[in-house]
Amino acid sequence: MRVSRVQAEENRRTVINVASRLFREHGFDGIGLKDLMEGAGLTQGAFYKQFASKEDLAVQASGKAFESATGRWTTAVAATPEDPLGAVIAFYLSAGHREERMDGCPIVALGSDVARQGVDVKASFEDGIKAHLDRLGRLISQTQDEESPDEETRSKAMAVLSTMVGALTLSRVVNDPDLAQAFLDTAAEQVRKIADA
Amino acid sequence: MRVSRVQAEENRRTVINVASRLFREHGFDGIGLKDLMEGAGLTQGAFYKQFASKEDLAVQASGKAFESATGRWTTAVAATPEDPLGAVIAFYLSAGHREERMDGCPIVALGSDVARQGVDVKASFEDGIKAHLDRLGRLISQTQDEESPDEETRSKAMAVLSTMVGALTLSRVVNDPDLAQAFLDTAAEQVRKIADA
DNA sequence: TGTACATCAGTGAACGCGCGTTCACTGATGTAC
DNA sequence: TGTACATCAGTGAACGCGCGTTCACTGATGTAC
Repeated sequence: MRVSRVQAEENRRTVINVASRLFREHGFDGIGLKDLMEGAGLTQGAFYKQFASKEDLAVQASGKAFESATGRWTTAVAATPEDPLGAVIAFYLSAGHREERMDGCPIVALGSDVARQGVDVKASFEDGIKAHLDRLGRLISQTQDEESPDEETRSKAMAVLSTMVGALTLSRVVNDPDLAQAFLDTAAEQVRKIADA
Repeated sequence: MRVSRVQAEENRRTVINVASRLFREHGFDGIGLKDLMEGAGLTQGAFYKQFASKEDLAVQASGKAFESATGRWTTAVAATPEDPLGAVIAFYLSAGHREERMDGCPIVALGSDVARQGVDVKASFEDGIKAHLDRLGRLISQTQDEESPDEETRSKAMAVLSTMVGALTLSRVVNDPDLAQAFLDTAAEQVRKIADA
């Protein structure tokens, strides 16, 4: 039956939210539209009233995943204003983040998949990554202003993001918990060195 | 019809080789047993005479992918013996490696997938990663001997691997070629700094 | 060395299943007057 | 404000398809004598 426009829009947002979590948990190919829709309290048939295709949802869900990630960075930074970069390091390179694929960094959760996706999904990731680089740059240079940082700061931000993404990936693909932790600890140290250089 | 034991063993190796390439190209879930077996010149039905399951093949193919990677490192190092680490940087953090997912680093090609796999696939990856860390440690400390490196060298190797894996991943999930190249270039510079520290 | 037979790698079809997508239908919502 | 009707979000079943896995069969290989 028909549903109010407000309700329909809320349903749409719920589907995107659920998908942004289940895609990270199971991969784009690892979860079907039936389970995705049921996770949002709807039936499979309603899907194509809201989205053009599964890939369309992947695009929206990717954007939403980065948006959520930004929220978590903000929370972490707000909790430790005297050492904002340390706060980001502490939550990104933590055992907790290693375990929670569903709510964690979309680059690590879906990176290998996205490399095989089309231009639209990559555009979603590119936007999210650029936003993260800007934010990291501001943390590294310790400024609040919105103007674009200098080239050195931008390079540091790219090196920091690469190190964190690689270390979290490596910590997730090994069984040995000590090795996994060592990747996180080494990366934390490395990131501090980059920021202080 | 039956085939000689030598032929059967060669067929088995061919399937593993083909799988190690096609899994990296399409992901574990992105390629079916039919295409995998046809890629090896066999039919689907023969699969279960050689492997217990698709996951079993994933384990073998992962091991083989790391073996191939080790071969490529050896080739690169042999070609530039005066700067072995530079040789590894030049081929790992190159636009060519960014484009060739099928023959490239299995950590970047399959990392997100492996995080969701079982203990056996992760064990294959862990073995390959440990071997790469040993090799990187030897390149960083400029020694030939096989004895285990000191803790500082091991930390440097982990930082270098994290940076390279993260940078290649990031360079593959964005559309903008300049941004992709910047991740690779920044990582190359960063890796040299780590090794020289 | 030669023969009889057991073994088993490979074939090709079938199994049940879940996938992404389509569609006729429902009935509350939104609109026109 | 009240009524008649068009709209369309959601339902549930169906579509064709490819998946991983199983199986009866084939016939060259390997073994026993």
